Amino acid sequence: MTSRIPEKATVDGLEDRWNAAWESQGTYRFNDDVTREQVYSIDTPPPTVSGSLHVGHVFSYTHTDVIARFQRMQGKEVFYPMGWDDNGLPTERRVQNYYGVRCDPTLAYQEGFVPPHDGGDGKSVRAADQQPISRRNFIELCERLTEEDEKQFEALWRHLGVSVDWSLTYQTISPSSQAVAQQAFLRSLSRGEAYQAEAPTLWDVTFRTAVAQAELEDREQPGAYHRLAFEKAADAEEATGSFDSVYIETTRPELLPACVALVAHPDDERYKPLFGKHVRTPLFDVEVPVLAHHLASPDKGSGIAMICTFGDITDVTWWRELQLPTRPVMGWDGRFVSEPPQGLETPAATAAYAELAGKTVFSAKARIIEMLTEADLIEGEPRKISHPVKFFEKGDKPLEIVTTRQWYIRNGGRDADLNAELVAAGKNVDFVPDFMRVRYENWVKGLTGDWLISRQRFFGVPIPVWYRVDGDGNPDFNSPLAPSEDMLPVDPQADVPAGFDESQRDQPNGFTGEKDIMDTWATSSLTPQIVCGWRDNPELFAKTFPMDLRPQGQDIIRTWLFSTVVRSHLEHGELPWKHAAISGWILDPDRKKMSKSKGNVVTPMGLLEEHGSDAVRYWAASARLGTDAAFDTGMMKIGRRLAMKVLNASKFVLGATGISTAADSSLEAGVEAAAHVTGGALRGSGDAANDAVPGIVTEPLDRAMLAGLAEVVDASTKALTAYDHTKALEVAETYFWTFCDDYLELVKARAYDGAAPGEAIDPYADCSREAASARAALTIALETFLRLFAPVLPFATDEVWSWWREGSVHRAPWPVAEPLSDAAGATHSAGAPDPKLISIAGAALATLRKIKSEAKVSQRTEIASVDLLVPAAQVAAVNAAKPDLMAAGRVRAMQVIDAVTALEPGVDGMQPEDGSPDEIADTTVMRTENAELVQD
RNA sequence: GGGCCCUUAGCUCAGUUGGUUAGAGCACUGCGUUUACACCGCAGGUGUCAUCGGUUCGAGUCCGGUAGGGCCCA
Repeated sequence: MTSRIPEKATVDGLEDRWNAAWESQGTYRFNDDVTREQVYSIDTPPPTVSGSLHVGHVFSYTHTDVIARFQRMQGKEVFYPMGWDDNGLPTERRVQNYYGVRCDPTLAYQEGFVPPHDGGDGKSVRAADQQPISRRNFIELCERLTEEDEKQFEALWRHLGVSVDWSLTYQTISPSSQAVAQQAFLRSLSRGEAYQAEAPTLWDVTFRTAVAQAELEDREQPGAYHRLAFEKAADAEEATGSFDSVYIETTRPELLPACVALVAHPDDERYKPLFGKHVRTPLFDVEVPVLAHHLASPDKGSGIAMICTFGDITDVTWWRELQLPTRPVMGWDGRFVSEPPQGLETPAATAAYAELAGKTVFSAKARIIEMLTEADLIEGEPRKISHPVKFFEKGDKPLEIVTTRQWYIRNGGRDADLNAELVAAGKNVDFVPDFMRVRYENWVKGLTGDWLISRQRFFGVPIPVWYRVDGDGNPDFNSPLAPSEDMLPVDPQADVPAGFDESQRDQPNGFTGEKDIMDTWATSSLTPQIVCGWRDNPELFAKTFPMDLRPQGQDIIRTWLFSTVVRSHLEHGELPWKHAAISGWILDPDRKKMSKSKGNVVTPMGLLEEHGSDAVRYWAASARLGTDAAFDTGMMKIGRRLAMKVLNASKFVLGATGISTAADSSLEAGVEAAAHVTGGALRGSGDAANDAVPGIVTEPLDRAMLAGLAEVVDASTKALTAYDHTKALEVAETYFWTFCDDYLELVKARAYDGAAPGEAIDPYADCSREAASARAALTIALETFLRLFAPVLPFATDEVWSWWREGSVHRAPWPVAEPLSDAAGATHSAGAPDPKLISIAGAALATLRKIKSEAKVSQRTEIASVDLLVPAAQVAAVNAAKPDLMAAGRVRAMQVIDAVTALEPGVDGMQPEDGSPDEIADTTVMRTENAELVQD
């Protein structure tokens, strides 16, 4: 018969074994046969599968998993799904590179299409070399690749030991998610929260799509001020009495043909006489007004700026507030449109514009500088500067602004009442840590417009509307045709609105489908509705929504967190969850944020395989929520050592108590032996010391250890309840090392009860009362420690649990203090147990060890006799542990002496050799005198 | 420019409502293979709490200024 408890313990290989066991036993399966009060539901971030995983994911998902495991052990039925965010630009980009294709919606579907590349070498395929394919072919490739990516991701999460219910997995692009996103959109449409508008829109010319405010970032870019001369019109000459040109300085001279006005600050004396008068644009000879506006900065450039259609968002503000005309020049592809804007009338102007038409911003700028220089309309050399420029966070060209029809959802950006409601909603979210709320409030209060949700892309949830086409072939955007909710999901490009048939598509008096899709966030803002079954499972929804926890990174408070609050507020009038746990960043050893672009990322799977999942989890769990953490393999080594210690200490406890002897033959025998050793506690139920027969733990040291453990359980529980997993781990870990280094050593000999080395102990054989006390205490403590460590070290703890306890530790109840206090004999006739006895005995043991350490001999060396000088207040405690101390220190004879009394001459039997008094002795610290080691 | 967080031992970090002589782990040094563990054990040294000022009987902790680092928003 093979032994069930390994001869030599190892943490290697536990991941595969236990993941298989948890899967087959359904350990983390959500049981919906419960009430809302019994459920703890988690709104897990769906990672972008086409992105790469990094240690930051491992870090933050571990935080969530620790909470999930704690709540599960607290008796909650944990609703913990995982999702994949697969729609959107990142997937499209990856598909383009991976397969060497790009989407051209004008092409027809090709049956059995084989892409030109498969996987490739990971390098980008140049846009020009990408094969154009139909929208449907493109989406099929997106789906094929995300399916592959999802497998990789799932393998990693499983290896890490994330306790999600894998039967609840969802994709943001799946038909059911699309239906939820479309239904929420349609309801917002009917309530007037979703609307479309023709408006200046931030536009990424690479991806040819609109982007939202939340997706912007400022990047510092080199630029140059060019000083251009505007000739005065007659009214301006008259007003100033001067024929001198007006000079403006601009970083975007190429937008000169789009100029509609000049603007200066109302208080700027230099330009006051010009306000309301006119100037003429150089080259294009368009008469434009000079206006005043407070946003014009007197110290920027020459203090007067040109307003264009549209150079930046300030131009949009000026255009709106000063009610200016438009002169659009920028095409959706980032090139100048072929026709000059209105107002350019002279032959010279149209000829000048023809030089720019079709050019990119970059070459148009170069050309117009040449033309201005030739015409002597530019003064001096360009003045180089560095300035912030708006980019799409995923883009690599500066954003342009074009006027397009787009869909919006109200988010408080243009409505003070809604804004106030959303700020108030944020106050009711329990942010962990609390200061993260400020990020939310800053963002909400700083919104400048509604949420732009339409994207001119392909792989995403279609905006589910059609438009009537009039007799002239023009779509009527004012009254969109919506599907009924039971038709969802729909694809307006493939499906037909009620009352029409396919032959009427894009025909006069027919209909046309909306081509745009929704932004990714418009779907992922609905993850609570998706996972909780809002659309199709009202019973589940009632049991899981509002959810308990939203874990996420601080970088997406403005996007994911806020947009989820918006959707839930609009649809349900309540918060989507109670708590928001915000994880910090991972910093590399140079204190820089780890990111792919900096090339300092570490492959997570490699990390898990090298150190072990429990070890990596330990590192992650050692960092508090909201606090940045250093990437620290040293911490992983400590975690690995802790996991090893759990295995080895368990082996000792089970061996010394004799439970191993029984457990080696069968689990049932082990469980029964544990029940016997603990005097009836620890039957099969996993109920700690619940049924402990009072009185079996009799020795002061054992009682003190359990009393201390009860305090640790309280502290750990309190910390985890407050989402402070770091504190919980720390108190358990610290006490566990004391348990191993001091308590185990002190009771070792007593627990063995004279058994010979290597002898299998019979748990049922008669033993001394002192041994029985130690064995019961050891067993109860071990079982408690395993449960305390289970959330952080799920693999090592379940491994040990399986040796001698039934079921999984992850379904065992979280320990509580009371049974431990009872087992410690809180009402014992000898008085309440004193947890301090453990640290006092530990200090005494260290004092004895020090004798041998300083003598440079083995700790096994016997001490023939020694005087132990102890602070008065600790004498009783040391005496209580004296037999254990003598055994652990291998002391044959020991006198315990009050350290103060010892100062009196003669008491310790020795006079100081130099005749000086003993006043240097510190009576608050233990020390030894007259130690005699046994030679050999 | 506005906001948030951080600065404690060589490193990574604790330090609760202000209260003894500011702690832990790692690293380092020395010793040791003991019926759990060499992926080990034992023993040992380690500080201008960034800085300046204020409140207080008392400040790592509270208040203000300064410097440095990180992040978010303009």
